[in-house]
Amino acid sequence: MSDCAGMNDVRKYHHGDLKRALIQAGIEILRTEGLDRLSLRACAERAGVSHTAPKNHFGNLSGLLTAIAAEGQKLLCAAMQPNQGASRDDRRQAAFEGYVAFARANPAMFELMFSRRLVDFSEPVLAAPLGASAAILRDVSGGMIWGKSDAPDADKRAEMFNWCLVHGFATLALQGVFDKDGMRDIGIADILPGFAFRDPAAAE
Amino acid sequence: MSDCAGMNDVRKYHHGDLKRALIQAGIEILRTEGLDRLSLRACAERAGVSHTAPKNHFGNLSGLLTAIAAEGQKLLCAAMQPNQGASRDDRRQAAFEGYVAFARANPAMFELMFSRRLVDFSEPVLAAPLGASAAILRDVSGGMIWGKSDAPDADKRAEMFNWCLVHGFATLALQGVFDKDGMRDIGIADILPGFAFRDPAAAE
DNA sequence: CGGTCTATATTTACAGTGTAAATTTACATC
DNA sequence: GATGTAAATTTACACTGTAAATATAGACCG
Repeated sequence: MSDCAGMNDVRKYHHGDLKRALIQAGIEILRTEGLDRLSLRACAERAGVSHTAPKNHFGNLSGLLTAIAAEGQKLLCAAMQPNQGASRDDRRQAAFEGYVAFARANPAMFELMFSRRLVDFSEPVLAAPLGASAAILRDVSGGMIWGKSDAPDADKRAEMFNWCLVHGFATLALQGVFDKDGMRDIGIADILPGFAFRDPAAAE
Repeated sequence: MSDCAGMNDVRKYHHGDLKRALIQAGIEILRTEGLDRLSLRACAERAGVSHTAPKNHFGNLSGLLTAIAAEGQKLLCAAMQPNQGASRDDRRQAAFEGYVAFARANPAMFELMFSRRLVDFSEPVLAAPLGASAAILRDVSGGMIWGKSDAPDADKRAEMFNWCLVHGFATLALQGVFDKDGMRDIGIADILPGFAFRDPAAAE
C-alpha cells in the first residue's frame, strides 16, 4: 500500500544507482546537519560525484528536494500506522501521536516536506504517499459528530478537522510556540476533543 | 496596545530612516514578487542603498527577515480584531476568519512569519505581537468544554486547540492540500466544532 | 567657528549556491 | 568492432550573504 521500497533496481552505468544515493545523502544531511545545509552540491559531494551530476536524474534542485520529501512522506505515513487489529480509538491515537512524534524526531525533514517553496507538490511522486496519509486520517475521522450529523460533507469536515489539528500542533510545537506557560507538557492527546465522538463504545 | 507605528522618529544621518525603509521594501517584495525573491540585496536596491548598508541596522539577513516578520505579526494581529462590542462567538469567528484571510491574502508574508529557518523567534521584537495574538486566542477560548471541566489546565488546552486548528487550516490550505474532493469550499467556520462550547447563550 | 568622534554608508573582496553549455566517459546495441 | 546514447565531468556565470577597509556626514564639545 505504501510502495515503500520501490524495487525497480536500475543498477547500471557509472555509479550504479546514483538517483537513490542522492536521495539517501539528502536524508542523512537532513538528519545530521539540518535543512540549511541541504544543497545540490552537498548531496553530490556526499554521494561522491560532481556537483552537476544530479541534473541528469532530477533536472534541478526542486526535483531532488521533492524526491527527498516524497521519501519523508512515506516515512510519515509509516509512523502513523497502528498495531494490527486496533480499535478506531487506538488507530486514531496511533495516527496523531505518530504524526507528532515523526515531526519531533525529524524536524528538518518535516519542515522540508511541507515547504511550498522547496517542494513541487504537483509532482506525481508525492501523490501516493500523500494519498495514503489522507486515507489514514479519513479512516480515523469516521464517526465524529459534526453539526447536524446528516450533513452530506460531515466526513470531509471531520477529516479536515483532524488534519488541521494535528498538523497545526506539530508545526507550532516544532517552532517552540508552546515552550512556555507549562504548555510544553500538554500533548496532542490532551488537545483532542474526545467528546466529538458519538460514543466511545460505538467507535467500533 | 499593538505599538503599530513606533513613532520614535530617527530621521538623521544620510538616508533618513533606512531601517524602516528596508522593512517596507521587504514587505513590498513579499507582496509583489514572493518569498523567493526576498533577499538582502533586493531590499537594499529597492531602498536605494548599497547591498551592505542593511548590516548596520540589522546585523545580518536573519535580523532583517525577523524585523519584516514582526511587522507581519502586527498585521496578523490586527486582522484578527473583531468589531467593538462583539460577543464572544463573534470575536471567535472574527479571530479565525481573520487569521485565515490574512494567510490567504499574504501568502509569502505568512510563510516567512512561521519559518524557523528564516526568522529568529528569540528576538524581542517578536514578543509583543506574538503575545497579542496569543491573548486574542486565549480570550476566544474561554468557556470551551475540555474533558472534565474542572481540569486545572482546561483553559490552556482550549487555547492550544484553537491555535493548532486555525494555524493548521491556514498552513494546509495555503499549500493546496485541500484543493481537491470539494474540500476547497469548506472554510474554517465549517471545521470549528460548535458543540465544544457549553452553551451558545452562555458565551457572554 | 574649528576639531574630533562616531554612526552611517560605500567599496571591494570572497566563499558559497544553482544552472547552463560543452566535453568526456562508458555502457548498450547492432 | 563501430556507433549511439545515457551518465558524469569540466568550465563558466550570475546570484547570494558576509567581512574588512574606506569614505562620508552629522553630533558634540573646546
